[in-house]
Amino acid sequence: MSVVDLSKLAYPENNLRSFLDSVCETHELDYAAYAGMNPIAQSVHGVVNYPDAWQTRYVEQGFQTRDPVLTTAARSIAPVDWQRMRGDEAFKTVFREAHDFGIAEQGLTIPVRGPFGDVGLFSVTRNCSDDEWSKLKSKILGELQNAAVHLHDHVVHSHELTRVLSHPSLSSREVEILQWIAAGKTQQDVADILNISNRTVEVHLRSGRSKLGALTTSQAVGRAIGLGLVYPL
Amino acid sequence: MSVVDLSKLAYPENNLRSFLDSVCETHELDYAAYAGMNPIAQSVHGVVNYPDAWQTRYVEQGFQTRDPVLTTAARSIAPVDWQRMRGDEAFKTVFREAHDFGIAEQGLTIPVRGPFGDVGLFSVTRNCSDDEWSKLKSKILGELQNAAVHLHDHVVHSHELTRVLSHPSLSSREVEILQWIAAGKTQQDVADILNISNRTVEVHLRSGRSKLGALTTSQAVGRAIGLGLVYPL
DNA sequence: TTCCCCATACGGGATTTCCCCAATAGCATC
DNA sequence: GATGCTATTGGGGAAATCCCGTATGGGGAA
Repeated sequence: MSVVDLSKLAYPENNLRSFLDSVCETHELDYAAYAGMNPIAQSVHGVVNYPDAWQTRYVEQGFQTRDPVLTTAARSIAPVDWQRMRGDEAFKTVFREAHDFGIAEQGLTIPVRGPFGDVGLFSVTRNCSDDEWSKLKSKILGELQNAAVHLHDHVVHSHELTRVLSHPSLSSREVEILQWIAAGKTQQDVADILNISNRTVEVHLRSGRSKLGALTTSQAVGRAIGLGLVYPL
Repeated sequence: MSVVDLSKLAYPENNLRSFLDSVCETHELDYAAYAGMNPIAQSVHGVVNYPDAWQTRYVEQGFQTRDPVLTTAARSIAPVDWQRMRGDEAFKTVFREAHDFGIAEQGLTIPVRGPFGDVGLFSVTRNCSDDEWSKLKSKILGELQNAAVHLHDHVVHSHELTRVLSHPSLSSREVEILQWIAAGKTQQDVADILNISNRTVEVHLRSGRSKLGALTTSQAVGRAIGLGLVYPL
């Protein structure tokens, strides 16, 4: 899982770091972070406005792969308030260190998902009492949701050109046949259904595997599902 | 794709229809609608507070399968303002009819996605000028985002018990081996990796297929991904 | 003790998939 | 016309998967 620091990329009109800064300023937050995950590309894209020293420490410790905040939020529909995780040992481990860098335990992470399995995790943090946090949160949660959605949308669409260039373009026949395979049909079944030869089915599957970068048809099914090209049935 | 009307199910503590009504009342909207899609179950769950006559007409015309608002929002990360779609012929077709039932063209649809491919589409509509709509929207969008997320979360978790009861329980070995298969390894590869015989790999795959109700291993991979048991790699 | 699930393994053989090669035809674009 | 993509089809054969049955042993619950 490679980590790509988005703040290092050139975005002439927009600067994600300053977006995070403005969210913090508007809502009186300490820090904000965005992590975008693309399960197919196995990459994590991130931009944060945390202290540099904490960023370095975080990556050194490999927290991005075992931060319970990220793993929990990645499985959640609704925002995850960090308070929920105070009993978690891994959370304690991360925040024992984070404290030394001035990062508070008071925060929340908002997951946003796109149609191709991509996930954006937008986190904000503020050093304050539980009472203050509760009040602040209910006041700004809607705006944070909004910010999270648009940030993730922006990141995904900023990569759209790259995605189009790297996004496999399966022909409609290839997709159709993969869908039948995902539904449990054999190649001969699919040939019968579509009134073509099973040799033709084989050709389309091979082409589809190649475009998806899959070694086996099972892997191709998985990747196509991850890309939203076909559905599990 | 079966259509399940959630307002007809018994929810003693919560009533989704009154949730929609309260959102409309709070934000001075005319109507609200929620449509949840579960690709595994191939079902659409919906609850609306539109006039009954329009609901009947909508289903009669089969609009749920070709409403451009739904199809566009299902592909979007960010909320979709219906203004964007006024040039679309299918949109015009739907709203030519909707007008007769008092449904305005001024509205938006918010997509929310869960970790298992589920999608919730939350729509609201208000009969007003473009100016008024623009003002109202920017004022309430955050709260609507919030409402959308929690509504979808609620629906998904209301079905959680059912899901647990029907959720296949794969052994850790079965999951592990399916993950390797999803990663493109052959059975022999997996046997080498795990230092077991390929006959054992075969046994676990067969068991896994049986539990997942899959006819082929490719289908099992797909279903396991859909259930969040393994990931596309 | 019995039962169930899990993990491990095998026999024998049928079926299916996949590899690598070949080909034609239609359509769109430059 | 040349090129690229799509859809269609086939030969020959190796590799892999799958079917249906068998077995042992460990651990946990009733």
